[in-house]
Amino acid sequence: MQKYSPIELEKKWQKIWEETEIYQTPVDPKNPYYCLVMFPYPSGNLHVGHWYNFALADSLARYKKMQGYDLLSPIGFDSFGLPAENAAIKRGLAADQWTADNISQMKVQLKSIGAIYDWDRTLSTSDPEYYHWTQWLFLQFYQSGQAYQSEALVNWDPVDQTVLANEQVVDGRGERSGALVEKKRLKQWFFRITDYADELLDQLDNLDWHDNIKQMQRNWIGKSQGSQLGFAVKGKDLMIEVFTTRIDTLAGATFLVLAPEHDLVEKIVEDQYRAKVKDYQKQVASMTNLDRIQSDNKDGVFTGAYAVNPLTNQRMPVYIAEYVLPEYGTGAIMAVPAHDQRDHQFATKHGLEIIEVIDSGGAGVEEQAYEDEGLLINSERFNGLAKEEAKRAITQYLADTNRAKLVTNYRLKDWLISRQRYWGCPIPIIYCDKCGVVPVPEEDLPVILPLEQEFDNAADSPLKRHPDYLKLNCPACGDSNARRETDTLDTFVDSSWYFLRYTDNHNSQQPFNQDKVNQWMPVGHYIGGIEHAVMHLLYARYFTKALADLGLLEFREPFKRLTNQGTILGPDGQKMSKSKGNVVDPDQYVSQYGSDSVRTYLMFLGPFSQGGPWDDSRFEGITRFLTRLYSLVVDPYEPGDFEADQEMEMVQKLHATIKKLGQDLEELKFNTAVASLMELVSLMQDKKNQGVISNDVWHQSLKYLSLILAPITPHLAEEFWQHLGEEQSVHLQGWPAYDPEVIEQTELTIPIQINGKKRSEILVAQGLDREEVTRLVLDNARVQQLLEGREPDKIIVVPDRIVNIVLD
RNA sequence: GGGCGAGUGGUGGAAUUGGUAUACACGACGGACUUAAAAUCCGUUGCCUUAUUUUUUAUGGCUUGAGGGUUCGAGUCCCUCCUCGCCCACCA
Repeated sequence: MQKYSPIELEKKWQKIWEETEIYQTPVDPKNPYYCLVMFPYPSGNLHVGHWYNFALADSLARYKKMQGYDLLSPIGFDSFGLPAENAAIKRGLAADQWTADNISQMKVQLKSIGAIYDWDRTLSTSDPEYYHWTQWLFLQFYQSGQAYQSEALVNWDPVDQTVLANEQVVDGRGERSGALVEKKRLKQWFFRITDYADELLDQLDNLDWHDNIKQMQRNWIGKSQGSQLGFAVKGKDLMIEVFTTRIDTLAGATFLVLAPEHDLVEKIVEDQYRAKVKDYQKQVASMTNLDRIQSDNKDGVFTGAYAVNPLTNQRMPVYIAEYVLPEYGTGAIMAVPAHDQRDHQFATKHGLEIIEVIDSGGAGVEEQAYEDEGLLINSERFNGLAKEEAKRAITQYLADTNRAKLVTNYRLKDWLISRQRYWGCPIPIIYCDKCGVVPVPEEDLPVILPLEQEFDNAADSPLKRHPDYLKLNCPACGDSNARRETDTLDTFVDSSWYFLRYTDNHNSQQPFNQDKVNQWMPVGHYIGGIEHAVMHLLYARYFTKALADLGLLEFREPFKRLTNQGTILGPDGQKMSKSKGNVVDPDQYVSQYGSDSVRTYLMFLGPFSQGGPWDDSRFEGITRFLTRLYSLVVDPYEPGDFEADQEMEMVQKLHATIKKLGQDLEELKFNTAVASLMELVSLMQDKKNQGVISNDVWHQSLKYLSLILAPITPHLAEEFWQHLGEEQSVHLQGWPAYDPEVIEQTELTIPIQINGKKRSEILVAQGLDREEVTRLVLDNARVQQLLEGREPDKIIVVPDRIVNIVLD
């Protein structure tokens, strides 16, 4: 009896695989398959979630390779970002060194998975070889008008004097300073993602992604069709533009509400209300976004101005209120209190008129807004129309006098890409007093991020205080007072094209060779966490489309098929977190039980997209299985009395398992793949104990077993393969073909139901037709006994499946 | 408030996509091995019922969150409701 010692065994094979370089990516793929995992941030530790993602994706990659595909399965690091900068500030470490240390530590952990990665294909976004091309792409975007500068409302931290990303605002306070975050207008860089809003929306239909993710992207893009119309302000030559999806309710619009930040407020406010308006604006500006969303109160103040309802010519007071958001639509609404609950609350609070214009069928609109369907009333010439008809008619009526038009509105905003941060990709732009905004010439790329950097903890981008970096001669006119842009790019920019770079990661002349990128892309299967459902996946799609329009790519969608794995929870069923003390360290299990065990455990946990809590007792079940498996293959087989039936049963099971495993791996149903392997192993163990299999068939069966184990437990499979006398690696073999004729059973036991309940079963030849089966069933003694002489009303026969006898 | 998804034994889950519900495992119980324990191996294990019964084996009925529907047949399809999870959200 040999003992299964996974640690030595796995180390041995990992070393051999590396030395023999069996995982090199083919240079000229004839039959390419690109299997991609979302690259990790180099935090310094590979956690269980990474394992779940990478190890199981590796099984898919291995299966694809065995199927004969030319495989690209790379890994890299999303290595720009705030944690490195914080480490630099808090612990005085150099950000690049901290990052490099973490990457080398994570490479060791990644190698312990025993994955198929081609380490020559790796990349890090903070590597100048990489960000050279991020900058180059930015310049292409700038030249084509996709990148532009504009003022924007941003999260401003008044203590640190810096802009914060939304993710850096926690409960309305700055993550580091703890100060209440304000909104402020500042000049920022943007990508024109809204140009692609419709395409990003429409092409979702053609993607093999889960509906959930598609729906999240649709919500994010937030397309809505409506009308934009102008309301004249009394006594002023001004129009207030409003976006509405319910222009049919126009006659019921009794007041207007502007966002407190709206530009026109200044111009329309009457003197006696000015002080109150200013006070209110200040109050709202100091509110956190969270407060503003969560508070349900309908506070607001009157501006003293009146507008005119273009349909009824009624006078409409103009208010400002926090419940109208500056970013959406035009930042102003027409309020229809009878048919919108928010407007209703506001009207009730401020004593404003409520006019029913959609027939509520007697429900009334005094207590609450009537938001259901109905025909128009109190709407002059439009009375009696239904919703859609009314929308068209009213828009048409107002369009004739140029006061309304049909518009499409999106929730999606242009992508704000500049960050006042140090550890990011420098934006290759120069400001010159004489020439204005000057892009860095391509031959001067990359703009290298200075590694020697003083951090003084207090303020905005430390690059502003780096004289060598900041000041330079203008490349256009030579003026010596030119300054570099000190903002860096949002790290989502780095990760929006890394999958393209993998196809040609050593190219020093271009971001990628076009032939290569078009050969490998789009990605065959992209696997990663659901937390990237919107941002990363939307940005990567946008990048692909924009680059296709620049003529750099021949495809417009990067990821044909996407799977989001579930979350592995702590043993207590809660999300793992250091503060809860429920973090499971995969290294501990790998160093004790080996990679194959951790892989198989994670596979067997449940459906891949579901995740679930870590459970030690189940883990032991897996090591038990692998130990049994090891002894099944390695302990010698001693044939006894050969029995053809038993051998046939085993061979059948073997072929059925080959078929099942292939289907399951293709669909990422790892849990049932492992279950069917367990069934096969139990059966083989049983036959081995009995010694009823001929020597040749036994040996052959073990070879098949090793082959189908290869994607799942790659180390163990390799060990078995060698044990069986093979010289070449199991990972260079083809996926075995199953024999459909072997699987097909000549005789089947099918159930006999009476009135839908199983009462008996019968053994019939495979493929027997309805009449034959019916005759056999009726002749069956047990069936006759059950029928007690009653005549069947009807007999349903589904060949090879079931018989149902229907009695009255 | 809107969207998506889920609810199956003590537990994780499976179910050929409308055709034998509970595969595979964990746990539990019983047994073998052992001076003993661990490990390992073998057996039992949805619930209720009735009969026989130290062991044993049968009999009938019920069962996929609740209720209704379609169907010869529903975990699966349709309707209503309940609960949970995730995402979005004063979105005009």
